[in-house]
Amino acid sequence: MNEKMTEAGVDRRTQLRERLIDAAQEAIAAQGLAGLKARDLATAAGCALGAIYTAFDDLDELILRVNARTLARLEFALDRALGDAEAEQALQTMARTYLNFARTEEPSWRALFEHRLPPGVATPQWYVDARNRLFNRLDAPLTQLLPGTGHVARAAFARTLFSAVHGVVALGLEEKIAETPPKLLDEQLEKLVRILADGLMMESARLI
Amino acid sequence: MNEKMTEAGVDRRTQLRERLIDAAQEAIAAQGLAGLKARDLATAAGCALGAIYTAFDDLDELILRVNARTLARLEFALDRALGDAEAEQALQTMARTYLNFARTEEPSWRALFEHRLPPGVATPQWYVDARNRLFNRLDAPLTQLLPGTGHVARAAFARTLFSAVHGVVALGLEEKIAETPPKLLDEQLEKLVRILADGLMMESARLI
DNA sequence: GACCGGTTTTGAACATCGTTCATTTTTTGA
DNA sequence: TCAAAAAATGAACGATGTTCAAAACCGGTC
Repeated sequence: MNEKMTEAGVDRRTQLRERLIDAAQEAIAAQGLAGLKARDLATAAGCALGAIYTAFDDLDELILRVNARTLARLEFALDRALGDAEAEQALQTMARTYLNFARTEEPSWRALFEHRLPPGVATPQWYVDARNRLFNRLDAPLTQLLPGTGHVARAAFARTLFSAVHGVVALGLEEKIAETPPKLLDEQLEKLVRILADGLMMESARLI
Repeated sequence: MNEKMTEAGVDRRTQLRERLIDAAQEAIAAQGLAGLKARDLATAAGCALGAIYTAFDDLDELILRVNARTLARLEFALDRALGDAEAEQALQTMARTYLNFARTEEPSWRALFEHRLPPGVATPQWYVDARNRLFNRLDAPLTQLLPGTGHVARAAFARTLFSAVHGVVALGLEEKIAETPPKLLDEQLEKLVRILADGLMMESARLI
């Protein structure tokens, strides 16, 4: 990517970046990561093929940009659904909202986890931060369910809880020949969270 | 793929298939799905580029064959580690073995979940069966922990449990900039399974 | 053992992909 | 107004998976 730039050029470049991210977002939302083609992108954004590489290093960077937007939408959905419920209810709502988001935006959501950077290339910090913000959403309910534990331990387990729910959603939506019926998946996810909440209560009872 | 074949041809074809699967397995084990290249494969198996397509429809079919072998190794690892422990211990051992397998064979294991067939193409039945055999491993311990429940409900929840553990392992091994430290991942997985086992006990206590 | 029909194998050719870079076009500033 | 700097362009490059006309091979027959 070029470094120097005149003043007017900054605006034009920013606009081009915007249009490219928009077009990429549309492509990924419709057909997933595999549907993102450089030439289609240039056509959709109304620029030349080579112009993509004046705005971004490569398609990987563009994908990360789209993924960051998807994460932002997911955060928004979680916050809106949450209100200020009780601890287990909050966990149930978040799990349910996560499943819902994955269902309604499946290709975009899947792109969050399918995409791999080339080996040796580090994920940019701004993307890591955006990802971590997700786990923080779990901190409040966990504080209720595990009053004694410190901040670090809680953060670690928040990630674990998220991963467990993600695993159920990810494999549940995988449509190998016989997809899990939607209703069954709903029930299973609720059951998992209920059992986790129960187990967490026992865990904290043990400490007293 | 061709249909008819003389008697001697069957053998030669089978041998070619074997050599190709071996070569593909090696490539995937070393460099993951992205490291599987048709031309390298032909060289490694000592055949012409086109010969690959006389043995398999396309690379997708070949990948499924390799994945089936990986599943078989995973099953073997689980069975060997299991012995006949108590219910929670059995779950702990299986989770631990799964994490271990993912660690020692990460590219092959990752290929199991990364690979996607082209849209509209159904997964062959033999592969679906191989996958489902995995979940059955959880049936025995679950029977101990949830004595009252029927076979279908147990099978469904076995899949859910597996998915939860898989989620923790998969995201835990993802090495975005700061990978989860191995020891922390060990602890978190054990904690998750302990909490699940506790929660399951409460679940079954409620039914009495 | 020379010939022929059918099988099987071959790898050059094709279509498509991300990426580059010499060239052209546009913008800038004196 | 015009030369120098910046930006945009798209043909060309090097990979990729897949195909298919041609070559090589095989088994039976005279």
